Amino acid sequence: MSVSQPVRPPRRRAPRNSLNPDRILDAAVLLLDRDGPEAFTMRALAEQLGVGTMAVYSYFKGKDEINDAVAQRLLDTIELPPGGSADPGSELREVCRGVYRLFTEHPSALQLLTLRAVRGDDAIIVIDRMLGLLRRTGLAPDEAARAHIVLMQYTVGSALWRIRRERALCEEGARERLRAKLDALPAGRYPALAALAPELMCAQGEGTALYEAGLDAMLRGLLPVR
Amino acid sequence: MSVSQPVRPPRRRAPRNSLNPDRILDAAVLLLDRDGPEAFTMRALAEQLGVGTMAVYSYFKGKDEINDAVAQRLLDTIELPPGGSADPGSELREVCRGVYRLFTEHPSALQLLTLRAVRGDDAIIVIDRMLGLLRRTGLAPDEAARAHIVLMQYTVGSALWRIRRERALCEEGARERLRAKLDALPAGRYPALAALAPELMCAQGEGTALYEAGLDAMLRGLLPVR
DNA sequence: ACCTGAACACCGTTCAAGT
DNA sequence: ACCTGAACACCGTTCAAGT
Repeated sequence: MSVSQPVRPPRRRAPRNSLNPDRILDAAVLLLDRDGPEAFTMRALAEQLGVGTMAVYSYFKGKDEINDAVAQRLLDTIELPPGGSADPGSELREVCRGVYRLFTEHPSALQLLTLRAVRGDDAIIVIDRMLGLLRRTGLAPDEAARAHIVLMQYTVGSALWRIRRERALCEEGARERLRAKLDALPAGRYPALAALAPELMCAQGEGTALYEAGLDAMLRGLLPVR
Repeated sequence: MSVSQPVRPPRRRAPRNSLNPDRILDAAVLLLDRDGPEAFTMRALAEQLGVGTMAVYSYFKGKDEINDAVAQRLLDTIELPPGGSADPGSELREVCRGVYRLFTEHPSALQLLTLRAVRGDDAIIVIDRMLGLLRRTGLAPDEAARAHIVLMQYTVGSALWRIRRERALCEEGARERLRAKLDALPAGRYPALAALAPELMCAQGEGTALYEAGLDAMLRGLLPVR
């Protein structure tokens, strides 16, 4: 009787010593952005790298440490506008747009940020830049601090809302189900919603333009009138 | 040799037919709020109910359906202010505060909302109420729709930011580590951040007051001047 | 109809072993 | 030092069985 070979995963083995933290993080970002965070497993990561599951543990203590490192790396790629503009308000606007762009282009960054704990050294360059600009618009120290946090909260919430909606609409027949629900709305009980349903659907689809509308409103309300 | 009894989990069995969807959802909310979403497992839920793991499946198709039902139930508990006030702007403010309060009092609601897909019939009463008030302030239909979404985005982002921070600060020595990081900040490289560190820490701790500061700013920028 | 325990296919991680 | 496979303690869920 011939001894059958054990079933081997059809995986090209990477040569020894070809692994390193950077290659691991590249693969992690790829998987996260392509398949979403729930599909990001240590086994999938190793598979992507062409390596045994436990090889990654030689470079990172565990999954938490990888999540941390991915978040750090992504936050560092936020594109900032050139400094020294005459108008701190519009420069501030550009910084916020840069943060928003990262989160919508890398949905994984957002999900990671909602999962892992806050660290003191996240995106310090961005924070410093925003605080400086807020001070230059004439805000007092405590007002500038509050304005910064509130702007980041809106930016994160806006990106999260958008990602969630786009993920949901990808599902089979989601668009039709949503429309059917809106059409079946009892206009007597929810008059305003029934009347504004088309406008709501339209506004939801505006994406970045909608974010900017809210951002401009918030800046108008936050910054001193000049 | 005496036959040893199999190891039984020390769980009081609930009497037959005592289970129902409401009791299941009560237990789910309890676990979610007390131990956080990562500790909310089907096995823990059954244990809490004093029942075998699979009993819950007689009432819900699976965990997703339970998540959905919990989110629905929590969104329905949002407290709305009495209607018919003369000032739609301040009534709108109250509605937003109500939404914020739900999310900070039930962190689980927020986490569920970021996980599960958007459904058309989430908190319709709240949406209808907000849209009506926005129209009464004098906004055009498309402006009201945009304002509503943007206000919800800020509210969700603000609550998420706060929950995240409070969860992180619960961890052992987190406060000290954060302070150490802020003290070690190179003031030459990050002058604005180094100067405003105390104000930032203070503002982060303000909680609801900080949310309201941002909400008022956003409403100022959003609503027509009267 | 309501509820059970065993089993299956996953997951992150520990451990002893191989090069 | 770098990497491996087996094993452990989890997870959600399927299934056949019991009442």
